[in-house]
Amino acid sequence: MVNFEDACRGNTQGMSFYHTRDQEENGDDDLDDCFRQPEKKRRLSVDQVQFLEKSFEVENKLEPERKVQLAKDLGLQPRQVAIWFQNRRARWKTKQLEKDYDALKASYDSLKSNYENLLKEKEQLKAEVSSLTDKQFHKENVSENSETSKPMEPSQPLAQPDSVPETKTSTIICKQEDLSSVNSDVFDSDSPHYADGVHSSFLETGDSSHVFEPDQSDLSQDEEDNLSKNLRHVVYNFPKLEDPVYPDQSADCGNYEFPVEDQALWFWSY
DNA sequence: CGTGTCAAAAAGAGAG
DNA sequence: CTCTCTTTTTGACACG
Repeated sequence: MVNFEDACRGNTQGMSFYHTRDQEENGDDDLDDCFRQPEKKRRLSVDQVQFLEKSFEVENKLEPERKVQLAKDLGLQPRQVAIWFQNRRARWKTKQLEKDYDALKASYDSLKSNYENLLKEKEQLKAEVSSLTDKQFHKENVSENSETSKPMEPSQPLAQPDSVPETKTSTIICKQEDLSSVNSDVFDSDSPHYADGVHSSFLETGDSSHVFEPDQSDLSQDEEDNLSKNLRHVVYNFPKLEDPVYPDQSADCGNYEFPVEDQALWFWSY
Protein backbone atom coordinates (compact mmCIF):
# COMPACT_ATOMS: atom_id res chain seq x y z
CA MET A 1 0.00 0.00 0.00
CA VAL A 2 1.11 3.50 -0.68
CA ASN A 3 1.81 5.49 2.33
CA PHE A 4 1.20 9.15 2.06
CA GLU A 5 4.06 9.98 4.38
CA ASP A 6 6.42 8.13 2.09
CA ALA A 7 4.86 9.54 -0.98
CA CYS A 8 5.45 13.13 -0.17
CA ARG A 9 8.43 12.99 2.09
CA GLY A 10 11.20 15.07 0.79
CA ASN A 11 9.51 17.09 -1.86
CA THR A 12 7.43 19.37 0.23
CA GLN A 13 9.27 19.12 3.48
CA GLY A 14 6.30 18.29 5.56
CA MET A 15 4.14 20.83 3.89
CA SER A 16 0.58 19.71 4.11
CA PHE A 17 -1.71 19.09 1.21
CA TYR A 18 -3.52 22.26 2.00
CA HIS A 19 -0.88 24.41 0.43
CA THR A 20 -2.79 24.91 -2.76
CA ARG A 21 -2.62 28.27 -4.42
CA ASP A 22 -5.79 29.26 -2.67
CA GLN A 23 -4.68 27.90 0.60
CA GLU A 24 -6.46 30.52 2.55
CA GLU A 25 -9.78 29.36 1.22
CA ASN A 26 -9.42 25.89 2.57
CA GLY A 27 -10.66 26.92 5.89
CA ASP A 28 -14.07 27.18 4.32
CA ASP A 29 -14.16 23.56 3.40
CA ASP A 30 -16.25 22.53 6.30
CA LEU A 31 -18.69 25.32 5.79
CA ASP A 32 -18.97 24.56 2.13
CA ASP A 33 -19.59 20.95 2.77
CA CYS A 34 -22.23 21.70 5.30
CA PHE A 35 -24.17 24.01 3.07
CA ARG A 36 -23.24 22.54 -0.29
CA GLN A 37 -23.04 25.99 -1.69
CA PRO A 38 -21.91 26.48 -5.22
CA GLU A 39 -18.38 26.65 -4.02
CA LYS A 40 -15.61 27.99 -6.16
CA LYS A 41 -13.91 25.14 -7.81
CA ARG A 42 -10.49 24.40 -6.45
CA ARG A 43 -8.02 22.08 -7.98
CA LEU A 44 -6.28 19.52 -5.92
CA SER A 45 -2.66 20.21 -5.21
CA VAL A 46 0.05 18.41 -7.11
CA ASP A 47 0.85 16.34 -4.07
CA GLN A 48 -2.72 15.38 -3.54
CA VAL A 49 -3.05 14.30 -7.11
CA GLN A 50 0.22 12.40 -6.96
CA PHE A 51 -0.92 10.55 -3.92
CA LEU A 52 -4.26 9.73 -5.47
CA GLU A 53 -2.53 8.56 -8.62
CA LYS A 54 -0.34 6.21 -6.67
CA SER A 55 -3.33 4.90 -4.88
CA PHE A 56 -5.14 4.48 -8.15
CA GLU A 57 -2.27 2.48 -9.55
CA VAL A 58 -2.51 0.10 -6.67
CA GLU A 59 -6.23 -0.35 -6.99
CA ASN A 60 -8.58 1.60 -9.17
CA LYS A 61 -11.65 0.78 -7.18
CA LEU A 62 -12.38 2.39 -3.93
CA GLU A 63 -13.78 0.50 -1.04
CA PRO A 64 -15.39 2.73 1.59
CA GLU A 65 -12.69 2.15 4.13
CA ARG A 66 -9.96 3.20 1.80
CA LYS A 67 -11.94 6.19 0.69
CA VAL A 68 -12.21 7.46 4.21
CA GLN A 69 -8.56 6.81 4.86
CA LEU A 70 -7.47 8.60 1.73
CA ALA A 71 -9.71 11.51 2.48
CA LYS A 72 -8.22 11.73 5.93
CA ASP A 73 -4.68 11.56 4.62
CA LEU A 74 -5.29 14.15 2.00
CA GLY A 75 -7.47 16.49 3.94
CA LEU A 76 -10.30 16.06 1.49
CA GLN A 77 -13.87 15.07 1.80
CA PRO A 78 -14.49 11.37 1.16
CA ARG A 79 -16.86 12.42 -1.56
CA GLN A 80 -14.08 14.30 -3.31
CA VAL A 81 -11.95 11.22 -3.24
CA ALA A 82 -14.77 9.13 -4.62
CA ILE A 83 -15.41 11.59 -7.39
CA TRP A 84 -11.74 11.75 -8.21
CA PHE A 85 -11.58 8.00 -8.60
CA GLN A 86 -14.71 7.99 -10.64
CA ASN A 87 -13.34 10.59 -13.01
CA ARG A 88 -9.99 8.92 -13.11
CA ARG A 89 -11.49 5.59 -14.12
CA ALA A 90 -13.62 7.16 -16.78
CA ARG A 91 -10.75 9.13 -18.26
CA TRP A 92 -8.40 6.22 -18.10
CA LYS A 93 -10.91 4.18 -20.00
CA THR A 94 -11.28 6.84 -22.65
CA LYS A 95 -7.56 6.93 -23.17
CA GLN A 96 -7.46 3.18 -23.37
CA LEU A 97 -10.15 3.18 -26.01
CA GLU A 98 -8.18 5.68 -28.01
CA LYS A 99 -5.10 3.52 -27.77
CA ASP A 100 -7.00 0.44 -28.79
CA TYR A 101 -8.54 2.25 -31.67
CA ASP A 102 -5.16 3.43 -32.86
CA ALA A 103 -3.81 -0.08 -32.73
CA LEU A 104 -6.78 -1.44 -34.62
CA LYS A 105 -6.40 1.22 -37.21
CA ALA A 106 -2.73 0.50 -37.56
CA SER A 107 -3.50 -3.18 -38.02
CA TYR A 108 -6.09 -2.34 -40.56
CA ASP A 109 -3.74 -0.09 -42.46
CA SER A 110 -1.13 -2.77 -42.44
CA LEU A 111 -3.57 -5.32 -43.75
CA LYS A 112 -4.68 -2.91 -46.36
CA SER A 113 -1.21 -2.31 -47.60
CA ASN A 114 -0.52 -6.04 -47.60
CA TYR A 115 -3.59 -6.52 -49.64
CA GLU A 116 -2.58 -3.83 -52.07
CA ASN A 117 0.81 -5.42 -52.47
CA LEU A 118 -0.82 -8.75 -53.14
CA LEU A 119 -3.00 -7.16 -55.75
CA LYS A 120 0.00 -5.66 -57.45
CA GLU A 121 1.78 -8.95 -57.35
CA LYS A 122 -1.21 -10.68 -58.77
CA GLU A 123 -1.35 -8.26 -61.66
CA GLN A 124 2.30 -8.77 -62.35
CA LEU A 125 1.91 -12.51 -62.35
CA LYS A 126 -1.10 -12.25 -64.58
CA ALA A 127 0.88 -10.21 -67.06
CA GLU A 128 3.70 -12.67 -66.89
CA VAL A 129 1.39 -15.58 -67.52
CA SER A 130 -0.25 -13.96 -70.48
CA SER A 131 3.07 -13.01 -71.98
CA LEU A 132 4.31 -16.55 -71.57
CA THR A 133 1.10 -17.85 -73.05
CA ASP A 134 1.53 -15.61 -76.02
CA LYS A 135 5.09 -16.69 -76.52
CA GLN A 136 4.15 -20.33 -76.32
CA PHE A 137 1.29 -19.89 -78.65
CA HIS A 138 3.46 -18.05 -81.07
CA LYS A 139 6.06 -20.81 -80.94
CA GLU A 140 3.45 -23.41 -81.66
CA ASN A 141 2.15 -21.49 -84.59
CA VAL A 142 5.58 -21.22 -86.06
CA SER A 143 6.34 -24.87 -85.62
CA GLU A 144 2.88 -25.80 -86.84
CA ASN A 145 3.45 -23.86 -90.00
CA SER A 146 6.83 -25.42 -90.66
CA GLU A 147 5.84 -29.00 -89.87
CA THR A 148 2.08 -29.55 -89.86
CA SER A 149 2.37 -32.97 -88.32
CA LYS A 150 2.57 -31.86 -84.72
CA PRO A 151 -0.76 -30.75 -83.24
CA MET A 152 -0.41 -29.51 -79.74
CA GLU A 153 -2.76 -28.06 -77.18
CA PRO A 154 -2.10 -24.36 -76.80
CA SER A 155 -3.61 -24.43 -73.37
CA GLN A 156 -0.70 -25.97 -71.57
CA PRO A 157 1.69 -23.12 -71.28
CA LEU A 158 1.40 -23.05 -67.55
CA ALA A 159 3.06 -26.38 -67.13
CA GLN A 160 6.35 -24.77 -66.14
CA PRO A 161 5.95 -21.13 -65.47
CA ASP A 162 9.46 -20.87 -64.15
CA SER A 163 9.66 -20.42 -60.43
CA VAL A 164 6.71 -18.17 -60.08
CA PRO A 165 4.45 -20.37 -57.96
CA GLU A 166 7.25 -20.79 -55.48
CA THR A 167 7.49 -17.13 -54.72
CA LYS A 168 3.80 -16.73 -54.62
CA THR A 169 3.39 -19.50 -52.12
CA SER A 170 5.92 -18.06 -49.81
CA THR A 171 4.28 -14.71 -50.04
CA ILE A 172 0.95 -16.14 -49.15
CA ILE A 173 2.31 -17.97 -46.19
CA CYS A 174 3.83 -14.82 -44.98
CA LYS A 175 0.60 -12.95 -45.31
CA GLN A 176 -1.24 -15.60 -43.49
CA GLU A 177 1.06 -15.28 -40.57
CA ASP A 178 0.51 -11.61 -40.53
CA LEU A 179 -3.19 -11.96 -40.66
CA SER A 180 -3.50 -14.56 -38.02
CA SER A 181 -1.22 -12.82 -35.64
CA VAL A 182 -3.04 -9.60 -36.11
CA ASN A 183 -6.26 -11.39 -35.70
CA SER A 184 -5.35 -12.97 -32.45
CA ASP A 185 -3.60 -10.00 -31.04
CA VAL A 186 -6.31 -7.60 -31.75
CA PHE A 187 -9.36 -9.57 -30.98
CA ASP A 188 -8.05 -11.18 -27.93
CA SER A 189 -8.43 -7.77 -26.56
CA ASP A 190 -11.78 -8.62 -25.10
CA SER A 191 -9.90 -10.41 -22.48
CA PRO A 192 -9.94 -8.64 -19.13
CA HIS A 193 -10.06 -5.16 -20.29
CA TYR A 194 -9.82 -2.58 -17.63
CA ALA A 195 -11.58 -5.09 -15.51
CA ASP A 196 -8.65 -5.66 -13.28
CA GLY A 197 -8.45 -1.98 -12.87
CA VAL A 198 -4.78 -1.39 -12.82
CA HIS A 199 -3.65 -3.03 -15.98
CA SER A 200 -5.18 -2.37 -19.25
CA SER A 201 -5.79 -4.41 -22.31
CA PHE A 202 -3.29 -5.98 -24.63
CA LEU A 203 -2.02 -2.61 -25.59
CA GLU A 204 -0.54 -1.75 -22.33
CA THR A 205 1.57 -4.82 -22.12
CA GLY A 206 4.44 -2.79 -23.32
CA ASP A 207 5.15 -2.00 -26.91
CA SER A 208 3.43 -4.57 -28.95
CA SER A 209 5.10 -6.16 -31.89
CA HIS A 210 2.56 -4.49 -34.06
CA VAL A 211 3.86 -1.05 -34.27
CA PHE A 212 2.72 -0.06 -37.66
CA GLU A 213 3.30 3.16 -39.38
CA PRO A 214 -0.12 4.61 -39.86
CA ASP A 215 -0.80 4.90 -43.52
CA GLN A 216 -2.42 8.19 -44.12
CA SER A 217 -3.21 7.57 -47.72
CA ASP A 218 -6.83 6.74 -47.97
CA LEU A 219 -8.75 4.85 -50.48
CA SER A 220 -11.90 6.21 -51.96
CA GLN A 221 -15.12 4.85 -50.61
CA ASP A 222 -15.54 2.56 -53.58
CA GLU A 223 -12.07 1.22 -53.26
CA GLU A 224 -12.63 0.77 -49.60
CA ASP A 225 -15.75 -1.26 -50.15
CA ASN A 226 -14.09 -3.26 -52.82
CA LEU A 227 -11.18 -3.87 -50.55
CA SER A 228 -13.38 -5.04 -47.78
CA LYS A 229 -15.22 -7.43 -50.08
CA ASN A 230 -12.11 -8.79 -51.61
CA LEU A 231 -10.32 -9.24 -48.36
CA ARG A 232 -12.90 -11.74 -47.31
CA HIS A 233 -11.38 -13.94 -49.93
CA VAL A 234 -7.88 -13.06 -49.05
CA VAL A 235 -8.33 -13.93 -45.43
CA TYR A 236 -8.34 -17.57 -46.19
CA ASN A 237 -9.29 -19.28 -43.03
CA PHE A 238 -11.56 -16.73 -41.50
CA PRO A 239 -15.16 -17.62 -40.92
CA LYS A 240 -17.35 -16.94 -43.87
CA LEU A 241 -19.85 -14.16 -44.00
CA GLU A 242 -22.75 -16.37 -44.87
CA ASP A 243 -24.64 -15.90 -41.69
CA PRO A 244 -23.52 -12.64 -40.18
CA VAL A 245 -24.71 -11.83 -36.75
CA TYR A 246 -24.18 -8.13 -36.78
CA PRO A 247 -25.87 -7.18 -33.54
CA ASP A 248 -23.48 -9.32 -31.60
CA GLN A 249 -20.34 -8.17 -33.18
CA SER A 250 -19.53 -5.76 -30.45
CA ALA A 251 -19.58 -8.56 -27.98
CA ASP A 252 -16.54 -9.98 -29.67
CA CYS A 253 -14.59 -6.86 -29.25
CA GLY A 254 -15.00 -5.65 -25.76
CA ASN A 255 -18.15 -3.75 -26.47
CA TYR A 256 -16.31 -1.13 -28.29
CA GLU A 257 -18.14 0.98 -30.72
CA PHE A 258 -16.45 2.42 -33.70
CA PRO A 259 -17.33 5.41 -35.71
CA VAL A 260 -19.32 4.61 -38.78
CA GLU A 261 -16.52 5.55 -41.06
CA ASP A 262 -14.33 2.91 -39.51
CA GLN A 263 -16.69 0.05 -39.74
CA ALA A 264 -14.70 -1.33 -42.58
CA LEU A 265 -12.61 -2.69 -39.77
CA TRP A 266 -15.24 -5.26 -39.12
CA PHE A 267 -14.70 -7.02 -42.37
CA TRP A 268 -12.10 -9.24 -40.85
CA SER A 269 -13.90 -9.98 -37.68
CA TYR A 270 -16.87 -11.59 -39.39
C1' DC B 1 -20.74 2.42 -10.43
C1' DG B 2 -20.30 4.16 -15.53
C1' DT B 3 -21.48 7.75 -18.48
C1' DG B 4 -22.41 12.28 -20.08
C1' DT B 5 -22.20 16.91 -19.10
C1' DC B 6 -21.12 21.41 -17.17
C1' DA B 7 -18.18 24.95 -15.82
C1' DA B 8 -13.99 26.76 -13.44
C1' DA B 9 -9.23 26.88 -13.86
C1' DA B 10 -5.10 26.34 -16.29
C1' DA B 11 -2.44 26.24 -20.37
C1' DG B 12 -1.50 27.70 -25.01
C1' DA B 13 -1.43 30.83 -28.95
C1' DG B 14 -1.01 35.03 -30.99
C1' DA B 15 -1.58 40.08 -31.63
C1' DG B 16 -0.13 44.52 -30.16
C1' DC C 1 5.41 41.79 -21.41
C1' DT C 2 0.45 41.64 -21.13
C1' DC C 3 -3.98 41.31 -22.72
C1' DT C 4 -7.35 38.52 -25.10
C1' DC C 5 -9.21 34.59 -27.09
C1' DT C 6 -9.18 29.50 -27.60
C1' DT C 7 -8.37 24.95 -26.09
C1' DT C 8 -7.54 21.54 -22.65
C1' DT C 9 -7.87 19.72 -18.11
C1' DT C 10 -10.35 18.47 -14.23
C1' DG C 11 -13.57 18.72 -10.19
C1' DA C 12 -18.31 18.17 -9.63
C1' DC C 13 -22.87 16.54 -10.40
C1' DA C 14 -27.16 14.11 -12.45
C1' DC C 15 -28.97 10.21 -14.23
C1' DG C 16 -29.75 5.38 -15.15
